[in-house]
Amino acid sequence: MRDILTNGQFRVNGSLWLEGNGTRFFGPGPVELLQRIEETGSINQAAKKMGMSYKKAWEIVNRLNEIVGSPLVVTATGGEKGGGSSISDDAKQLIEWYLSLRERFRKFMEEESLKLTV
Amino acid sequence: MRDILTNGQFRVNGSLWLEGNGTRFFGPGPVELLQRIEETGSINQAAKKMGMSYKKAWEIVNRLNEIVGSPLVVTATGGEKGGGSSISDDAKQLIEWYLSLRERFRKFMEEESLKLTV
DNA sequence: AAGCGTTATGTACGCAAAGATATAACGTGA
DNA sequence: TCACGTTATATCTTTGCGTACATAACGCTT
Repeated sequence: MRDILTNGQFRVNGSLWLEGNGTRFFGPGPVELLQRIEETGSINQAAKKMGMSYKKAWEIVNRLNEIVGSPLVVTATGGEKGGGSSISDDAKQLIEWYLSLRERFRKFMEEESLKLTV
Repeated sequence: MRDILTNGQFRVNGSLWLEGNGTRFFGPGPVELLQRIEETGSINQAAKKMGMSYKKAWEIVNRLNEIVGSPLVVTATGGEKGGGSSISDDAKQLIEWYLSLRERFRKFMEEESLKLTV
């Protein structure tokens, strides 16, 4: 390293996610989707804000609810605004946990990147 | 968390890589490829051992050499065994560095996973 | 000269993931 | 009763990535 990567153009980056029975199901994408659902009250609008198809968004929501026992997103069809979705308290906890984890991860990567420049 | 993910079926996992001028170029795949090239003395055989096409392997090698200034893989055409490839000392250093980084990362994830079970 | 296994490179094919589109059901409000 | 926006779901199309295949050059061996 001392010779190869010490010019500041290199850095360590990475990704973290949560696995349930071996398969990845909760990472940056689902986190943002949950946040947008909370904001907009709608899977449809959340998907649009992320430039994602409704189908993809729905599949993510569906898998989240399947793998985690308790429903993270609760949906309703029909009604005042045609329906809508909101996220559960469990989902809010999960988001908080992931964000703090990501912050620790960010520091980890920052430290490792710093080692490169020494 | 305390309520949602405390049954031991969930764990934190992730991936780490090295970026040069914004683009990912060095992660688990390239590391293994370099190791296999060192073992076999051939990009071709290394690719086969990894179930990867030669073309893909060559593209990885090519990008590695491009992004890192010094050549990590030195190749030769023709000759006794038709040619072959070997990895430079810089490449060996890079592999060592990545493996130690990955070990620290593994511990990080292990600790974070442990927090889930508490 | 001919053969071998390799590097190096272009092109064509397949497949899986993602997107686009269509449709039904729902419940409130006008 | 109809319109609306949403969830829910099936089907068709597209697109991007990797593989497969083909070919040339190379240099040592026989």
